Amino acid sequence: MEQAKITERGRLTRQRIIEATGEQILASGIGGTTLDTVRAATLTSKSQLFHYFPGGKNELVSEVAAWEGRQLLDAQEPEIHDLGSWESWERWRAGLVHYYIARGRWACPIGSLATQAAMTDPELESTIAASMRAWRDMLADGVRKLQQANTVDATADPQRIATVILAAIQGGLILSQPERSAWPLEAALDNALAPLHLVSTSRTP
Amino acid sequence: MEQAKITERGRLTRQRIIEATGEQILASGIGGTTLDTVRAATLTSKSQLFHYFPGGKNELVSEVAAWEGRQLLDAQEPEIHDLGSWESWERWRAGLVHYYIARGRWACPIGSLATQAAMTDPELESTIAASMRAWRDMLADGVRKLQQANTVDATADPQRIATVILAAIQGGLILSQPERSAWPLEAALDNALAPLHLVSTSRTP
DNA sequence: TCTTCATTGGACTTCATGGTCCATTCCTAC
DNA sequence: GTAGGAATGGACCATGAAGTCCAATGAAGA
Repeated sequence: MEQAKITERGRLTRQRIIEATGEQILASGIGGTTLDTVRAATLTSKSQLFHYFPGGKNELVSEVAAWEGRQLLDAQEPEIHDLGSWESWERWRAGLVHYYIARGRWACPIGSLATQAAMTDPELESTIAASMRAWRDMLADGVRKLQQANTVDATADPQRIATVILAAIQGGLILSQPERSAWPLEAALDNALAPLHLVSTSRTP
Repeated sequence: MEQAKITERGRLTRQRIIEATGEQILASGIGGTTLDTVRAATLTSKSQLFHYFPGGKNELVSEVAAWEGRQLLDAQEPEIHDLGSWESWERWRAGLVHYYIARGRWACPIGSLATQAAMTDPELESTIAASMRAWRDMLADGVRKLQQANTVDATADPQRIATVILAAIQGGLILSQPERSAWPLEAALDNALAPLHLVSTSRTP
């Protein structure tokens, strides 16, 4: 892709637009986010939006999705790259829950986009699917480490377990929304992680 | 509420509109469903839409949500009212998965609406939350039956287990979408149901 | 048959929103 | 300091979708 000339100042403006759009999408959905509200929130003008995102709203939303995907994985560092022990998994779990709580809204930037965009925009759908796959693969790697450490049944399918964990996160968030509380998320997540510490003697009460 | 005069013919038209709208929402989301496409699909006119749903699109979508909620529970009959044995849970599970497969799309009419409408329409949100709660309560009742039959740990919280199961369904459906397969749903669901048959000697391979 | 009201048809209005265009300002390199 | 291109401002346009209105039709009872 031929990169158009862009200065540092422009890069900052562009990033500001992406982040503000991400906020609004998380709060009001794609449909509830208009270029005008983004413009207002970022103190920019219509021409800037199309200057930095020639493809219009679609391109903007795609960039948001990609950025949110990176953000989400970054928020799980460094544990996401470890997961070689049950303690690491526990730290990872705590950090992830904290991340969602800190956002204030019970919605996953990726999962919520996934349901909204699945039918609308096929390109966006594949972007999101890629993020999901990357995430799942990292979790599966962690499961494999536990298997090699012999603390988890070696015959279990790591991809399957990783998928179950992701499903628990996404579903848990959906149910956390009306409750205005993290407990459904935590309950679902803990249940999904159960197969990973069968050897543990005690469960936290 | 004062019911306006309505004939059988009108009732049928009204129902036709609700069902067609439900289809379109499931396929394209609320935003992707317009009164014009509904009108075309149902061979009706604009005035009919507002005749039967004076509140406009909002009212129509609300009615769809309520109807889909009833449909979803009906589809789980009669098992949803039993769940007094593990075999009944297995039948329930099979029926539910079959229901989603039969719909062709990997989306829960309730869950998908929940994420779309959570921020948009507070009234709709509460309608959906009510459906979710009803569903969860029925599952919790089933868990209690197993506890009374002494096949499940009596100290476990039925509401919590029910919530975990619902989360698995919702999250599993999200992950089933890109896979175009039911296996993530089934994996998540099986894992969520695991606590209900710990006494079983063998797991299905 | 005639009256009445539910039902239906469809043109028209209004408005939000994505997108275009051009002028102006701001940097930076020369 | 000045020329050129990036960055910005904001008016303007096109379109699609929600919602309104009134006239026409159909059916069922008096």
